[in-house]
Amino acid sequence: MSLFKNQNIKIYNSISKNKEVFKPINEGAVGMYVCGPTVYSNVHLGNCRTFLSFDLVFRYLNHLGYKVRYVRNITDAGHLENDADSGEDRIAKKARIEEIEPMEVVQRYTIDFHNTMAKFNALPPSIEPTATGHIVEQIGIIKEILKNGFAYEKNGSVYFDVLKFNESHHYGRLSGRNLEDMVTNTRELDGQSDKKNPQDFALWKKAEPQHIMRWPSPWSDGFPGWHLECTAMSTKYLGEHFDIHGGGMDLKFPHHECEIAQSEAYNEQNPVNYWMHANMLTLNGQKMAKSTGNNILPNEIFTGNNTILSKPFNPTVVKFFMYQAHYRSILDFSNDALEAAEKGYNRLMEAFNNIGKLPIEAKTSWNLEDWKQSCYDAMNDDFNSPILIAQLFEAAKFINAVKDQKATITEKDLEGLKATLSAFIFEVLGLQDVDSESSNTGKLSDIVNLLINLRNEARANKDFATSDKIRDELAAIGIQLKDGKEGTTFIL
RNA sequence: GGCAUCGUGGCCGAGGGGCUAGGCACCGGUCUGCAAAACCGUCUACUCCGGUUCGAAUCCGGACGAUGCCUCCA
Repeated sequence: MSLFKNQNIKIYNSISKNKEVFKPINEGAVGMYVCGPTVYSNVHLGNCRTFLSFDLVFRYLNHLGYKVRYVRNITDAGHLENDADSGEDRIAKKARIEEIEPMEVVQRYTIDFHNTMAKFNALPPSIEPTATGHIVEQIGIIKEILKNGFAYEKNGSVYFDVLKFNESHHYGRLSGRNLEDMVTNTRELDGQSDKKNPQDFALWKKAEPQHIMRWPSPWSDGFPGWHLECTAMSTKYLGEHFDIHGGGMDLKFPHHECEIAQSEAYNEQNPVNYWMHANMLTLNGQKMAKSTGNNILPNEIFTGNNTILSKPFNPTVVKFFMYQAHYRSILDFSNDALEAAEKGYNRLMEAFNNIGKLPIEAKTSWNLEDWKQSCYDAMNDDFNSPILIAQLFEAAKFINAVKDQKATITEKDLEGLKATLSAFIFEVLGLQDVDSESSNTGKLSDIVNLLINLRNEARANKDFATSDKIRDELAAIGIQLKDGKEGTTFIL
């Protein structure tokens, strides 16, 4: 029997602002769409947080036995830099700067994005469609919206008529905005726009002569509006009405609001049951954003090549750090917080690796079933990874107690404990055991072990001058010796 | 200016009317030739001012502050 039959998930639905019991449209199956990156530069850490948040959702749903179709797009069509008609396509701009073809930019940064997510051990989505691969579908939707009277054409561009739409529908439902307020608060643009109202948004834009990325359409040679691609691709792969739509908090308005409007204007369907928004990662208290330069690249963290951190950090440690905060909370990135996370992570992994060394007894002095359910409870409560991690530390404490013979466990429970821990640490959180992979291999390891043996001989002879010299000089190179009951180990 | 979200101990972060997570640091202890590492223990906090309540960090109102969105952004 699938686990999901016993575990009831609650999801915070951005549109109702409440936690709601999750009930998929089709029992046992989940359709999830997440807005992916615009591939015009290296993916930054803030982007990664959002995708890691939804990776957790994907992994947990999978763990529970749901059949999940997870669609995450790549925005490669390029969109205007500002709202004025003369704005330049960002991908084209980047291409001009780097003197390469626009699709070369797209290719380069798509690869970077995939590499980075792989380092974080994020699962690839089930389908990863591109905007440029769905121009036909987007044109099809525009035609329908025009036919339904919620869009108008002007000078080869097509705009969504927000005021008209709002007469019969509710524009602003998701973001809690009121169209009348928006109209009164909007400052006038320079009057260059073809739009009837500043709130209207483009479904299709006629391309200026210098614009490289362009496709033919009934209205002009041009390119689709940004909001449209998600409507087209989510509809194509998940249907007109699907379960979960996710994205960064910054996409709530206008992007997701416009998606809802487009879907309703297209087919009178509320497209999404559960809207999920992952909160921002801040750096120095400010949102990380490519456009402002306030960002740090994942690779700069992994290599240590940056001005913010004192040392390199492994991707899995960065991920663990992120999961110690709830996805709906703003999280501030700092050296101190990362170092604290790294130590905690090491403690957890060490406890996990000690499971095999535990003594077996006739009784278990701990309620394993309650603990296990508390892990599920944490995740069921809107994917509360910080509480899950707290529960994992409870298990670590218990493991250490058994090791010190202050608690006991049976063979059967030991297996159960290991299976549950393994499921949550590796399967659900998607963490990796980096320590056991890296340090104990190769010639370096042999050399260090040789020195360890020499030191231990010196210690046995009470030649502490020599033994301390070996220890201290290794430490100066960056190799730390750890004396334990079962001998001496080292970490780099 | 409008719309949101948030303000928790030295730091990071959960929780969300009485049962008061977790991690890191500090301090104390076990271990050690001494250390380090590891493990154990300790540390009781919710911006301010009113209100509701037997009881508020938690609910309501206000003030102050922070952040996000209102233009492309995860």
